[in-house]
Amino acid sequence: MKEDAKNNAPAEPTRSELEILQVLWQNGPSTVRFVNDHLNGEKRAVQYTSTLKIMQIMTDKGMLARDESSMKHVYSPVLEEKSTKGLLLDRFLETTFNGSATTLLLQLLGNKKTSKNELDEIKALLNKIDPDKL
Amino acid sequence: MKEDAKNNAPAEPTRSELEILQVLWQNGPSTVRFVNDHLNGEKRAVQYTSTLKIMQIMTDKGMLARDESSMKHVYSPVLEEKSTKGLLLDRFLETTFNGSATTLLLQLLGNKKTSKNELDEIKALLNKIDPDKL
DNA sequence: CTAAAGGTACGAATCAATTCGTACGAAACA
DNA sequence: TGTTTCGTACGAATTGATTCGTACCTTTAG
Repeated sequence: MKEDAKNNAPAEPTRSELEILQVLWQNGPSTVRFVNDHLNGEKRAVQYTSTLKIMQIMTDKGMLARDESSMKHVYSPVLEEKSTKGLLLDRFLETTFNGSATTLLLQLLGNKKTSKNELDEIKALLNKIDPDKL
Repeated sequence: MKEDAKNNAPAEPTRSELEILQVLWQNGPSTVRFVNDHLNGEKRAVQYTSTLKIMQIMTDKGMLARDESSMKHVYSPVLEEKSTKGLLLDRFLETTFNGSATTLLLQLLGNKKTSKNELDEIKALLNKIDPDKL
């Protein structure tokens, strides 16, 4: 029962996997070389073969699709950015805030790390949205 | 450099650790027995010694404090619920939404799993808060 | 006093993620 | 044509979390 890639509910990407997914979402289907360079440039030092290995595993898991027609394989995410992040948010909401979006929001607003600009942005945004639905 | 419990920045609790912390935050300082019963009742089957072990490790990590004056040790969280969850939110925001609280909020609002009631609650909440600061 | 019940400590097995070396094939190029 | 560069595959070591059995001590009931 563990041999099948496209089995059940979508697996939750790990931190490393998420890093890779972000690159692919932002830049479209890419080679390992591209992803690895990007990670090294933007994030942290990592060996080429490490990135390769993780992307291969992600493919096994059904998380990435691989175009092998050329020697340089081209990888793309199977799931959309939105749905994946939605899943992650759901899980996080559940495990950390017991499913209460309100609590999360309060924490977000009270958080010093959230910049004032960000807060103002949120408030403005909410004010735009509110009238439509209330 | 790894022997010291109270070292650096607070460590991020794992899922299991978070489960335990939630029990302690909700119920105050507790014995392993209490926490374990609670987990088995509310969450999932887990052996007593497993819970014990994790709580011991958390103590080593400086995440829990232990009162050993009685035979039944009493554990309490070292960090407040608020600060811990704030940290977790920060990390999550960073790794998943590139630090953009706005993006997270949009995802939250667009999320089907977030109930209508919850949404209304949020909007009402925001409307209350907005005028004060804008 | 003795046995059962209930504690803690701790070592070991397992499991998943991660990291990276090594092997080896294809391609580019001098 | 050779050799160097770039690619994939794959095994193995490491690390951290988790799970749980076993040992052993303390308390309590009879």
